[in-house]
Parts: sequence; C-alpha cells; structure tokens
Amino acid sequence: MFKSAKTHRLSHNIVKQIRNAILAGDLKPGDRLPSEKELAISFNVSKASLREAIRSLEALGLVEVLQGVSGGVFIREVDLETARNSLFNYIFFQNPAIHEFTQLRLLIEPQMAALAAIHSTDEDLAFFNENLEQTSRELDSGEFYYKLDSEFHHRIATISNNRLIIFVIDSLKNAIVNLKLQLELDSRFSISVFDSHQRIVDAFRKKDAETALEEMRNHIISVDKELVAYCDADSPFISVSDPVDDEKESSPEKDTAAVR
Amino acid sequence: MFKSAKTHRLSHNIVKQIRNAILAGDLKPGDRLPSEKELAISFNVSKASLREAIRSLEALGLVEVLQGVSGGVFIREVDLETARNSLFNYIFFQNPAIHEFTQLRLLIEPQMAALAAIHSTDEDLAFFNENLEQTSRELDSGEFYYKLDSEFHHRIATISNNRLIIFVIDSLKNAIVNLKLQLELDSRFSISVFDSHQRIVDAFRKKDAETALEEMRNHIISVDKELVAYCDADSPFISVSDPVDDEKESSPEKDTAAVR
DNA sequence: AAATATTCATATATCAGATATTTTAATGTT
DNA sequence: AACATTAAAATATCTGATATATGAATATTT
Repeated sequence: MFKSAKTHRLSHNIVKQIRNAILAGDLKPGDRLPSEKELAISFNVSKASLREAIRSLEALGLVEVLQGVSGGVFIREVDLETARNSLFNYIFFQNPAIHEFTQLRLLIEPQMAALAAIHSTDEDLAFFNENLEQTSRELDSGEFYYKLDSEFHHRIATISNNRLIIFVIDSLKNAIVNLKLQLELDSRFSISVFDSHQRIVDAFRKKDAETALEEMRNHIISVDKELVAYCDADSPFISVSDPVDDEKESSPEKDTAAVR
Repeated sequence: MFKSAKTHRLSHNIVKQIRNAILAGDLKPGDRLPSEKELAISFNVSKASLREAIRSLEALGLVEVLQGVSGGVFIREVDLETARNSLFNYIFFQNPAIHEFTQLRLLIEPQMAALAAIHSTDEDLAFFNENLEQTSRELDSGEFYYKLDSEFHHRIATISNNRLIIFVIDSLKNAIVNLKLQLELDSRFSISVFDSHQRIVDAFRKKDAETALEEMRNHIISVDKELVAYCDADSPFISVSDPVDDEKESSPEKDTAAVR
C-alpha cells in the first residue's frame, strides 16, 4: 500500500540512480562517469558514501573501476561470469539434489544436441574433433580435467545460438562441478564420458539428429547415476579452494578436477 | 602463464575471504560477524575499506546489515530475487530476441505442465481456481496486471519441486515482462491468455498430462506471436520506472502492466 | 632519431577520527 | 500495566589528509 518511508542508505540511492540510468539507456557500456570527487558533489554525499555505491555497482558487474590518470568508473556490460556466479551463490544455499540438475539438463541438452547435429558447421565439427583428441590425450596421461568436457557442452549450446540456453547450460555445468564434487575421478568414469562424447560427435558428423538426441540423453543419465553413486551416499558437499574464489585470471574452469 | 601480480583492492580481498568462509561452511546464514570496528582491526584495514567490502557482499546478497544495538552484519542465504536480478542485468545487455525466450520456455514449461497435471494436489487446484477467478475479475475491471499470470506459471514450476527449474521459469518471466515491454495490453490478448490458462487448469483437473502439455505449448507459442507482433516491429525496448528499480517493498511483480 | 628514463597531473585507494542516526534494552514514570 | 525516557551499541556519514597507480608529457641518453 504505502512505500516504506525508511530513509535508505545513501549508497543504495546512488546505486539505484546509476542502475536506472543504465537501464534507461542514458549510460552505455564504455561510458566513463565523472571522477569520484565530482560524483560526490553531484550526489551531494561524501566520498566515502559514493565509494560504497561504486563498490556495490562493481559487485553487480555494472561498472568497472580503473585507477590512475584516464582511469575512473566505466559502465560495462554484465558478463556471463558475473551472472553465473550469482546463480551459483543462490544454488549453493539451495543445494539441489543431483536429480534436479539432471532433470533440467534432460529438458534442454538432448534437444540442443539434435539441433547441433543438423546445424553444426565444418568449423564446429573441427572443434569437436580437436576436443575429442585432446580429451583422449588427457585420458592417456591420466590427467582428466573438466575444462575440455565443459567446452564440449558449451559448444553444443553455442550452436543453438540462444544466449539464454547458453547461460543455463553453462551455469548448470559450473554449479555441478563446483558444488557437488571434487571427487577423485575413477578413470573408468572418464572413459565412459569420453565414449559418450564420441558417439554424440559421430551423430553430428552423420547429421543424425535422432541419434544425437538419444546419445546425449543417455550420457546425461549415466552421469547422473555416477554422481548419485559418488555423492548422495555421504554428500561431501563442497571443497572451495580455487573454483569460485579467484579473479578473472584463473577462471573456475581452469583448475578443478573433472566431472562427467 | 603467469598470475597477475596486481595487488588487489583491500575490499576485494576481504570479500573473497568472507565468501570463502561461507562456501567452506565456516559461516552460516544467521551468523553475525563482529562489529565493523573489530572487523577492521582483524583485517587490519581502515573502517572505510571494510565498509566497502561489506557493501560488495551486500550487493551479492551474501550478507545483510542491520543498524542499531544488536545490529551488525549477518550472513544470509542468497535469495532467488538476488540471483534473478543478476541474471536480469546480464540479459539486459544481451537483449535476446523473443524467440530465444520462447525456445527455452518451450523446452521446459510444457513438460512441467504435464507433470503438474499428474502431481497437482487439491491445494494446488484450489490455488489455480482462485488464480483464475481473480484474473477473471481483473479482466472485467480492465485492470490486467501480470502478477496473477506470473504466479500462475510460478505455481506450476513449484509443483516440479525442482528449484533450478523454478529459478529458470521465474527468471524468464521476470525478464520478459521487464525487458520486452510495458505494452498497453489490448484486452483481446489478455482474454486469450486467460483462456489458455483455463484450458491448462482444466487439463490439471482431469489429470490429463498430454493435454496439459499441449495446451501449455500452444499458450507459449501464441504469446510468442503476440509479443513478436508488438515488439519486434519497433522494439520499444524498455521503460524502467519501477520494475527492477525499487526495494523489497515494491517487488517487480507488483506494478507493471501485464504480458502473456 | 629512437629508445629510455623522469617528471607531473589526475585518478582511485586507503587511512584516521569525528559526528549523526538508528535501534534495542533497560530504566523510570504515571 | 502502559507508556515515556535514557543509555548503549551498532551502523551511517562526513571531512580531510596521505598513498598509490597510471598515462602522457618531457627530458635524457645513445
């Protein structure tokens, strides 16, 4: 009925104003805001309050701050990583069961595999070949990281050309990997994943949508079974060392043991 | 090759430490952190830097800050709204086409409708009856808001009992409504939506999964067509007045004109 | 002339400490 | 018992000084 009459935090007010300016199109990625001093004067607040607002906007991924001359506060596009991390934070507390991941994946990924079978270009196929080859090498060396696996599914999503679907698939994989495990993979599992991937790519080569869909479906289900066997027993839950931890330079995908 | 040797911001360092403590389980929702003064001493930084860190954590939805005695910084679960808003920010810059939303919805919602037909309880059916009745009243009064529509789809998602699916459906609807429009609805459209909803609920009552799925599918497709007709012509894009703007007390669902 | 080093201007980053405000609980008053 | 007052603890905000980072202009060297 009535609006809260609470005097909000100054920094919140500033965040709101700037965010609205972005959403209204008055501020666009690349735009540079006036300097802290000037902003503080414009908003009629102290530098400290203004900086708190900037920190919030930074956390939301809406601005980026550079130091030095010609530095300042720049509007930027919120990137996939920021959104994905936020979703990860949410999922962390929800701590969904494996089957919730699987259910959602099953709704999306088999269909995307079917699409990919039809629409994949030579370039895409070359990518998948290279991906399989590298995976094979990693299997031989006993060093199976989930990066290649991640890229495999990501690429399939990409062929859909649907950014929402890419986001969902990407986020799911990220969450599964970082949330549910850090399991020492047994190599039998890795090989089974590799085999699945091979069969899927094979269907791509033959442009056989039906088979691609079915193989992806089987793949997801078999991964589900493995994960359930691993996790749900005692649910080790999580071990956060690097994954969500570090900055851009070591992205989550880099150095976490593999899954799927 | 080499890791960035850049000395990060102090506040970032603090955010990282606290976030990691949360993810590691050392800090749990409801936990209260020491006071600003004490924290500043612990981290060996000034109060200003510490507060910037707290603002970031607050923006991420990981903490909540209360003033006054027995106030302080409290760890909290990241809620759906925070994650959804972050996704919205991402989607805003991506600005996906209607068909991208539709494609993803088609993968999920018809299946969920089928599930709901099978699993909906008397309580659920009562909810849908009430929802339809209220919608009908709003139609009569000419005041069609998207809140009821939103709740309709949300409830179906809820029956899936899958938090990831609920998140996706909820976020999609939120994004569609806030991003794509603020169209003056023509009442023919509202009525068509209402009819679809009625047919879907009817299938629920009969526990007819097949029909529920098909009706939801038709519903989404017809909404897609309407939206494309409305939007893609000149793409009014957005008008941000309240939707993503205000605080908890006026949630996005409240006062934006309806869609679908 | 080109490469390198230095200086300078301008931002942000950080600190220290004072003051204001909010909120709860304890205390007093009627 | 109900209500008002006060005290204490916490965040909120402001001010102004200092540190640091960065790019560009300038000077120096080769």
